[in-house]
Amino acid sequence: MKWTETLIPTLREAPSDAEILSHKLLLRAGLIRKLAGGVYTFLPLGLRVLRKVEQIIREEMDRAGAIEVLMPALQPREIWEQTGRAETAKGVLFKVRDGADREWFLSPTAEEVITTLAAHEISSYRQLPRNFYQISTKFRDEIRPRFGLMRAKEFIMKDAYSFDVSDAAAMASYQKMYAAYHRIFDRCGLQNFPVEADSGVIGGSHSHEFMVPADTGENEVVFCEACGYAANREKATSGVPGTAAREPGGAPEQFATPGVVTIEALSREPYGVAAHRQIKTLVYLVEDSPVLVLIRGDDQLNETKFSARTGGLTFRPATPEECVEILGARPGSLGAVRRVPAEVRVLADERLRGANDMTTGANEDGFHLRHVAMDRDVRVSDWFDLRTVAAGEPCVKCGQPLNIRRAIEVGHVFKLGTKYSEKLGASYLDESGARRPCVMGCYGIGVTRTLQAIIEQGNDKDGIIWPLSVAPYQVCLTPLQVAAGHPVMELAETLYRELTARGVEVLLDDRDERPGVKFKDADLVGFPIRVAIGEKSLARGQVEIKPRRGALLAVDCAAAVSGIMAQLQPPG
RNA sequence: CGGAGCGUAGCUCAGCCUGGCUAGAGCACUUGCUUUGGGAGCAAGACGUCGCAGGUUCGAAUCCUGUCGCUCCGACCA
Repeated sequence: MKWTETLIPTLREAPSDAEILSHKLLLRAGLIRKLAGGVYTFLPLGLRVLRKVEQIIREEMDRAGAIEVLMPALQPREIWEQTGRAETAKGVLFKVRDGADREWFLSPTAEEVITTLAAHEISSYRQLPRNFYQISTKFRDEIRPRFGLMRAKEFIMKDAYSFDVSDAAAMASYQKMYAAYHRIFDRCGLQNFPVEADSGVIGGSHSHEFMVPADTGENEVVFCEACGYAANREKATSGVPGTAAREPGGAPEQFATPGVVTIEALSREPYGVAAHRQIKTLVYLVEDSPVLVLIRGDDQLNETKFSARTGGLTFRPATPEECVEILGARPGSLGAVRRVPAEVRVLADERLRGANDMTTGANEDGFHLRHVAMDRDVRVSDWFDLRTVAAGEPCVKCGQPLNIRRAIEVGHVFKLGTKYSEKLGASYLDESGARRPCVMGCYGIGVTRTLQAIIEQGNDKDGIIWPLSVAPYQVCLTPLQVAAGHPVMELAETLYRELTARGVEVLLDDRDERPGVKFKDADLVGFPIRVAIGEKSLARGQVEIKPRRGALLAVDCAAAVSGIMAQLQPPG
């Protein structure tokens, strides 16, 4: 391809609405353009990279035995009603109506569609296992799209769905996808690692996210360098010690704490109650029912864990007025020792188990209670792990200190069980003729997000640095004279023909621009190899091969093609 | 949806506070000349409903109200 015959609108400056580096580079290198918030056009170069990432995914999915299909983006409302997700997923669903006023959803994912297909087409254990995948445009009405392709309203996702005869067989399918994901991200040149993850609204028992470390990532990952434990912070646990028991201090005793409404204030003189000897009492409304959450004063509630445990579709912290209504006091003086209505559920964090001589609110503004023993004085409905792990806590597996870092989630694998197959009738007859629900798994890769993650991880001050495997073109030929018939241009055209004939993807920068402009643009776009052909080097009978990441190499014209081909070999 | 900020040329921005002549700069674009190994120079030119709609005023890019869009923080995130 010749530069002047395609569209590569590079920008010297980044548009002001781009915040993070990879988003700026996507725009500056002419890969994408924004149509509206969270909605982008892929320009020729961006599309080429996208196709390469897709192809890697396709090859690895095929290798793992998955079969490609293409499902509709337009999905009838009814199947979503059947699984109950018309309600639970309504926050992200784009809804459209046809001329007959029938409601349709634009596909944010396709469990309902594929399970409906399986219900029709799979009837025997002989047809299992099966794993169907597609690469297609997905729509999610993200509340706040951001960071370019990272979180968009319309994006490209690879989604796969496995159907198995049993839990054990489903686990094997899961492992296959897990391994395939590793290969996919490795081939994309990404540092990546799987972490234990929360299953969220989609449900299921077991899930891992594939993370790419990046400071701009939206996820926090807890990991242990010693043993390899890694989990999303929403899910992570640690080996923090429980709360030490003390000599019983007698019955709960109320004392005045005027104006004290924070853990921190109570820890100061004249009270001097250490944060870890306090019980923090939070009031939430889960689908309008009040729930108390007890957590140690020095811990933070993990709302994802809380939500997973309550199983409610919606929850929110109670307002101060609602706290008064429920417990008779305002936040800052709340506790679970007295005046707790019998119908209110009380969840306590495991770390409080057996704790005594604790201090907590008295449910009377301006008063606290001391000498509180969890076992004796608090009616706990359920004990759960509800706290948020902090850096430096001992690893739950090996005891070494945990670290926390930010990362981009590029893939997510779930073991789904029979949640969808039961609701949509995807079942099979086993050897004994008994009807059983298929055991499912689902597996997603954010293709467009992966593309941006590659940029986020591969760049320097001059621009993008593409791995060979996904570069829009492997080689950029940069003749410094472009007049037809000029020896420089003639050599460039010869190299272009010879490299193309060898299957190399070459972009010929035939723009009549000054050398500096061409070099800057080649660096910005990030071609793995740039070949400069100018009068000066040609006078010595040479061309210059410049790997994007590496030193310039002058080679004889006759050896140019073989020199370039050598650079294209994978290292090692 | 809560909080904050921003909408002026294709892009980056100035002008706004304190209303006033023909609305500006750099880059990009067109033409010509010069230049030609890391974002050239000179000259000429084209490009604007100052987001939109109301209002105040003799007069609004500037002040007020509403509205739409964009960005950031939060909530959300299969």
